[in-house]
Amino acid sequence: MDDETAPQKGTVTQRAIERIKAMIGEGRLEPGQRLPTERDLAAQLGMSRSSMREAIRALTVLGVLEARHGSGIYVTQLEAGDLLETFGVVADLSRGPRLVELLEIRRILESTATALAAARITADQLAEVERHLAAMNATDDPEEILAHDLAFHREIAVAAGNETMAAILEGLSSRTFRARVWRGYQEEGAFARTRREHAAIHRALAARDPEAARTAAAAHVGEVEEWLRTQLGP
Amino acid sequence: MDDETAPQKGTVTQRAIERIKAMIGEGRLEPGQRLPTERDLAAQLGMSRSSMREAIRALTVLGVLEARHGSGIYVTQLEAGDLLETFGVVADLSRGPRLVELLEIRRILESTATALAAARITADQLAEVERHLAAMNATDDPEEILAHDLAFHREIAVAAGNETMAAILEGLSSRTFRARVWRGYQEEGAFARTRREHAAIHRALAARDPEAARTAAAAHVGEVEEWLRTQLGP
DNA sequence: TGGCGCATAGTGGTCCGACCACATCGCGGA
DNA sequence: TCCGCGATGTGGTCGGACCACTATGCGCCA
Repeated sequence: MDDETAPQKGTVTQRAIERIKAMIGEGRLEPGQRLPTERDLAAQLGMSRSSMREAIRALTVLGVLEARHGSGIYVTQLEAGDLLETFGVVADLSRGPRLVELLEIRRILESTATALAAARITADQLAEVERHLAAMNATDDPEEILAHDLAFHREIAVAAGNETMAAILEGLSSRTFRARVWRGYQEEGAFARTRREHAAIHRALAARDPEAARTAAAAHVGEVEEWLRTQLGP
Repeated sequence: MDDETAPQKGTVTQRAIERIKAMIGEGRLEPGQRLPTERDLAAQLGMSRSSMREAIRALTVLGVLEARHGSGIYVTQLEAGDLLETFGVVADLSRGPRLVELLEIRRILESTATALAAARITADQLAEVERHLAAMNATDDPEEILAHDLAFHREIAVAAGNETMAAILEGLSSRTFRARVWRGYQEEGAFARTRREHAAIHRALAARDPEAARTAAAAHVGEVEEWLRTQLGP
């Protein structure tokens, strides 16, 4: 009573992916809910366990499902972070001109997010931002700097109140992406400039000045963007 | 001579995914290139064909690989459109407050893209925009209107010169997403307003006025955003 | 001689059955 | 009462078989 309308479109696995996505879209599967076993699911949709496993794997990498060995398959919370994890793949596999495009997008979103954060950030969140700022200036270990740099911007994005935007920015700042771009940038002695820019962003946040925050954030990303552009240009 | 560093981390399939991604990242696999057969790949990485197939399926849905039945497996062109196709999944599975967040992101990106387009659009591209605008106003079929609406904005995004941004906006305007949101919006007699807003956007493009274009686009998306916000609010 | 069509080999797609690794729960003993 | 260990069920892996489709090239026909 469930598969009679077999449209035969595409591969069996592809159909299974669509079916499961549809079940979630229609609300028949709630976030966090456990699915039937692979064997049962395969039987219900009239296909082999192998094909069903491929479908499940596909939805797993998309951040829609989560498979726990020995326990079962569960729908994720379907939050922005879950679904946009794959965004990092784009950043990782991009190069050349597309890296500049990604930085351009980050500049647009980051400047807006920082402006919003200036208007909405709480005292606690601001304290957290300051903590990462201080930690960043207190060490010379590039790895640690990078980690706090990431956390610094993530805290701001969260304070902007748009989790989806924060997740996208997170993807645009994936470790491998930043490592690839930042390495060359920082080697040119840009540490001092980066610290100055971070300080300017923090100042604007503390002053609750959205326009200053927007400008500072745009300049911060724009610096790297311009540097990368010249690297690729001639 | 190729798998001795087996770190045993995670599942076999997961390792295969990382390996293939790494091969592409390191340039050992070029866009458009054909991969070895599933059987060979599995043998090279010392795993079963089943596990390798899951890895390939995963990379296929991510838009990194493309499998052609009877022919072979190929690396995609790795262009923004290929990799960001999965962005539509986010839009499809989101609901409630996250829909507003997505529209907010679209407003930010779309307004910037429209402003850039105003400065860069060519005569041919502008003519194409006008064609879709006219077609949109010449019919009452909601499906056709939606199609030309999509094409209208896509043409503008392309004219902005950032393919990655165009691909993201494409995902944020996926058919099912717009159908879900637009339906209710248009039922409230918003057709006239939408036409007015589209006309304003076109006017700003024709006048090569980036600021007017930014404002018009932001207002256009913002209208829907506000409507959706009130729908969810009380 | 030239082109067409079919046989064939090779590829991804699907299915099956078996076994392994891990998580969970319940029963029995201390 | 509580702890521990084994039974059970789950996802993870494997190997092989067969199907569906493509591409290639050979041989036949015009």
